[in-house]
Amino acid sequence: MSPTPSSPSTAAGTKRERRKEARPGELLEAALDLFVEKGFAATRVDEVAARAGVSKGTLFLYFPSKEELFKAVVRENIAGRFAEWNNELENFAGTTSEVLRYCYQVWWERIGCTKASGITKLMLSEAQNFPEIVQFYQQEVILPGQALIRRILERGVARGEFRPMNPDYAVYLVLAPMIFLMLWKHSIGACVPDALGMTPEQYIDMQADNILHGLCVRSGTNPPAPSFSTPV
Amino acid sequence: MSPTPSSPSTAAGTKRERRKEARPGELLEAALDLFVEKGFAATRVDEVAARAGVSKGTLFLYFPSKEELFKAVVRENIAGRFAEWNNELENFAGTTSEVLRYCYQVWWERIGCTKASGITKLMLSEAQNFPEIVQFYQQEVILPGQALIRRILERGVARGEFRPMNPDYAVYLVLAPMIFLMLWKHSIGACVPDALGMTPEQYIDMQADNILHGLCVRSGTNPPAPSFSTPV
Amino acid sequence: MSPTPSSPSTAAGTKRERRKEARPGELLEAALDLFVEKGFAATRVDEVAARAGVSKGTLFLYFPSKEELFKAVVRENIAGRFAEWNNELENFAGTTSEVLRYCYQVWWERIGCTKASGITKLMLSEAQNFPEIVQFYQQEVILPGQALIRRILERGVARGEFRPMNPDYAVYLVLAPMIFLMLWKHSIGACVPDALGMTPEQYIDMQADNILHGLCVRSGTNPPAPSFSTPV
Amino acid sequence: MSPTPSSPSTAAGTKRERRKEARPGELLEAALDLFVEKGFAATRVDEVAARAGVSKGTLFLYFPSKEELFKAVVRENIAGRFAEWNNELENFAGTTSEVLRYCYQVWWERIGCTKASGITKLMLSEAQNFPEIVQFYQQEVILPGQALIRRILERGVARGEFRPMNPDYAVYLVLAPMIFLMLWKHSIGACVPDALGMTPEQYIDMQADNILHGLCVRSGTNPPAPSFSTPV
DNA sequence: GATGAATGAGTGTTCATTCAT
DNA sequence: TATGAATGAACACTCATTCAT
Repeated sequence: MSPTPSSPSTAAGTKRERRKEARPGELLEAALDLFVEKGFAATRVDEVAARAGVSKGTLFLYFPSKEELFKAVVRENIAGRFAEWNNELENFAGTTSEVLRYCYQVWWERIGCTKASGITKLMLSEAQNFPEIVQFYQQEVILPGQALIRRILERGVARGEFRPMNPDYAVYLVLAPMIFLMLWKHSIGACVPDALGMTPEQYIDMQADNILHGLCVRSGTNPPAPSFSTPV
Repeated sequence: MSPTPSSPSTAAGTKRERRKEARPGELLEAALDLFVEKGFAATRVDEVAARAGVSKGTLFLYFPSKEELFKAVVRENIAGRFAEWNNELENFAGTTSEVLRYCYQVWWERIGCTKASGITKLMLSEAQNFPEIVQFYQQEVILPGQALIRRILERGVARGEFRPMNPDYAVYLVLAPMIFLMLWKHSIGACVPDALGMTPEQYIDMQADNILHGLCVRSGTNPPAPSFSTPV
Repeated sequence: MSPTPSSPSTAAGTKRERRKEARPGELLEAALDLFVEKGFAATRVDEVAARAGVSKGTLFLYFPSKEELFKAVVRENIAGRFAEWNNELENFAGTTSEVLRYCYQVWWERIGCTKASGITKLMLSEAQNFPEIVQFYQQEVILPGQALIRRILERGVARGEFRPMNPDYAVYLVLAPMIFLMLWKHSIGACVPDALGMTPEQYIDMQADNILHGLCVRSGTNPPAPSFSTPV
Repeated sequence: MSPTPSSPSTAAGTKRERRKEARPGELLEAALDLFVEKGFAATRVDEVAARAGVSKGTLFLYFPSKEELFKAVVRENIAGRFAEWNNELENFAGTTSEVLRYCYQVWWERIGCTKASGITKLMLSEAQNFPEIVQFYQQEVILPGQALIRRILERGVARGEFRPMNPDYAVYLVLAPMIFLMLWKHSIGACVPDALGMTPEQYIDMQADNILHGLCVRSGTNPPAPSFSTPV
């Protein structure tokens, strides 16, 4: 006569079970928030647990140490987008300048202006203390990211839009301004709000203009020399 | 009839006095090492004192707090050098392109490739947790640094070498690659030595080429389009 | 078929729970002992914790700072009792002289001759160094204490037993001898046991006699002039 | 041909010598100030030395420890006045009530309202930590002080002005209000300036009135019943 | 599985005391 | 005699981690 227990596989189980299964995810989300906000050292596990609505002891049930929690956050939040992205850019029709600009734009919308940018900052910041994580990050994030950019550059060269270049080098022309912006946003920018002096979009446009001006062969279809005049 | 004792006031004094005068410098050096190596929060004042060969109490004799110690390190290694640099660059004879390249070179020699670059990384990494330090850094390092670059850009525009531009914006074209390099070096680069794929000098040349290509008006005296070919 | 485990929610719970509920009390008692014995500044929180049988960390689990621990001690032992005392004295039937004598007696039994009297001594001793605590003490102990005495005096005046007076002033006629006795006990008296030359009860009687002799209107029902003869 | 050194016994020596001889005194004065102001524990020997215009090391040349410095301050500042005082009061012409009031007045002028009152507060406060000093204080200050008061009371009884009494007890009727006032002034009064609610003079008058009212036999020459009305 | 009370090593900072000069 | 640089043992307070329930 007891009510048929809803099968956990069909209706996601009771509240308790659902919560149980959701625990690690809730903890990772809370940890992401706090690690991004305060950095690794300054984040307290009590606070992570509290924000996830569990006790401190429960956190240690799922993650054997603060360090492992941190690694799990990195794993959870960084890789996985590249497949989709690669696809998108591979199929993009248009000049390679447009591809590059689109790439910047997409990056800003999906990473740069979101919490996820904090992970990059956090990785760079706490790298020294967790060398093993850096290895992982290098394999799963940095190399795929560089490959993605490199493919764009090679496309430009192949189509005669960009000058011949060593794409392994030129990748950093594209990368550096993005990394810089994320870092600025999560450090100086968080303390001195208008320290940058312009909007992120203006910053990105300016950097893209300059990079493309350096990369492109001169022709009617290519962008004119950037002017950097105040748009305001 | 004993030999005249060397007057303590004349010749560098006793051992104790000599050590005393050297103390702040030794502490600053030890502090720089450790701050760069471990970050601000993770550096223990005991360790700084130990590395300088003094007791913890002695450190507090010279610096009233860990924070002030850090500020002193920043002043010693970065902030205090702007006057000299400004002078140097102000008196530089040559095209503004040459000034900018010289600026990059000097920066790399005196900051970028030294331990001092770690301070920049550290500031960006731990900014959020120590807002007071950020204010200090903003005033004593960032603003002077931006002003220095801006003056170069304005020189270029005034002399008709650079296109008209908003120098407050364009400053970041110069800044971002430098910051990126320092960060890379002290994070990924510290764990995966050859992750960058080129020497810092190559990186700098490449970035300078590209920037100048975007900035300069076209003329016979200005640099040709960068090629980014592998110099091996 | 195992015996029903006693529900933890019903019967005083497990050892751990029982201990947990007792912790604050045990800490307060240990703190009272040590504060009285050594003063506020000289009391170490480690020692308080040790005497309560817990670790230093545990103390800070219950009291956020040494200062708050002290305040809790004051509340537990003095400030929290005024409500009851006020009630008791308000409902006292008898002449106001009797009320005052009863007040002295009650004070001596519940404060003066107990460890709690040490708190008063401690407050007066260390006041200057901890102004914030003085504010607290002024609000939670001194003002209520004065109000209590003042109400007695006003009762006496209203009932024609005491001469007209400014009760704000006269309060100190009652207060000063009590304060003096507590101080003496915890300073000179602690080092030279018989320095006072009489028992505390004799001291109190004598002071009460003298005060009432000054306060009362002359009548048959009021106390005769005090004689201060040695009762041996 | 060197100038005759002025004999130190005649003209107090050169500045250097005079200062040298004055050192301990200057240190004691500085120590008195600071001990009274902040208490024993909270007074820093650096500060004492600085206020005396010498280095910390010099202080330890004259006093082997902070504790010994404290003892020296007590020795220097407390005894010595009693001979003069005894004389003065012994030769006082007038009623014993007047003697007692004069005693209060003199005490307030020369001790109560001066820094010296801080020593009493300080002795009572830090007594527990220095039992040996309490012995000394008992012999050199407390007993003479009590004797002085007792002699006044005995004079009053002998002249038929005061009722018969046990003067060893009654001494505290006179003492307690004085001690209380000094303590209040240096503790609560220092933090909450108007906490007493009246001037010290009003307080003293009130206490004297009340004591004398209790002590005196009734007659035309004796004070009337105190009224304690607000004089303002 | 989940709790949260308990821990104790470790922080930055202070200060009486020492001692080479 | 006088200095003041140097010390190091404390101190209040924190927090990742454990474990009995």
